[in-house]
Amino acid sequence: MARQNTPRPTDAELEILSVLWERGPSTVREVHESLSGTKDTGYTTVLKLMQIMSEKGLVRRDERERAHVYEARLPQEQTQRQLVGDLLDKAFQGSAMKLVMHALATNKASAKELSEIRRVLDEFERGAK
Amino acid sequence: MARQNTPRPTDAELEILSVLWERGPSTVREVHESLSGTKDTGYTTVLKLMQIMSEKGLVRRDERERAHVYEARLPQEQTQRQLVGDLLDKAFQGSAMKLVMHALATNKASAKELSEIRRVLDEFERGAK
DNA sequence: ACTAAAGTACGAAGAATTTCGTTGACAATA
DNA sequence: TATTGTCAACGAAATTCTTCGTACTTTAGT
Repeated sequence: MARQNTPRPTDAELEILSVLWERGPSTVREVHESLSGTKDTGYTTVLKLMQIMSEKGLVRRDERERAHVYEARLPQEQTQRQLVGDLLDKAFQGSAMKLVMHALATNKASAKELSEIRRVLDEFERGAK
Repeated sequence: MARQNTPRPTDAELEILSVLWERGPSTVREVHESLSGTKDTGYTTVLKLMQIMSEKGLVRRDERERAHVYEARLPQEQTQRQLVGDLLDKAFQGSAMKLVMHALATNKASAKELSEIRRVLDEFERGAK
């Protein structure tokens, strides 16, 4: 049986997923409240989005309680990998190097992170021989 | 006057931009032909998209010749930076490191590219001290 | 002048995304 | 039991993206 592959989440969906990854399984109310700190969307908008995400398979829904509990179906890492892969193909013609360069150039990487990256690079080069 | 910021190109638009970056200024026909190698879209579809992109400011149009010549308004690097920054905020909460990790993990970076990345990393750490 | 070819412009339609109002179900409580 | 509050469900509207058919314009060749 072919594995049902989830579509790429849209921007609005990604915001919701981020909350779910951070908080763990949550109700619509909880997600909405968490979101309302930075955004100004209505409760029903969030609800509708999460229902659609449930249809798409982006989230799983536990209906045992009255307030349904939603949970991201895929771990954050897997979604991130998917998004990076997508961007790589679409905008970088597969050149991971270029993408890495840009990511580094955003200046959002701390010195600590930089050395962490270096450490991983070492492993990679050793491994890839 | 506030700088007119171009919207993020959609997937279809990005495909066209890629052609323009590769070929340089091109007519609709040329873009369409280049695209038809991998995709099966009608001529007028490409035309319409490029007209819209012109309205959005994603491309510039030279109408002096009968066959209008389109050119990407922003260099590829700048668009790539925008897209990476976007993804960074939306899906990585600003953690460039995580993004870099994923990019490296796609295994699409050659050994040569890896050492190139390392070289840049050196510069960064020296610079950021 | 007539016609064919190659363009652009325009409109429209369908799909996906995002938003929100309204309704109805359910539960707690006065 | 009546009221109030919380929630999911549903429908619908606005917007954007994508696609394509048709009509008009211009150039070149007959």
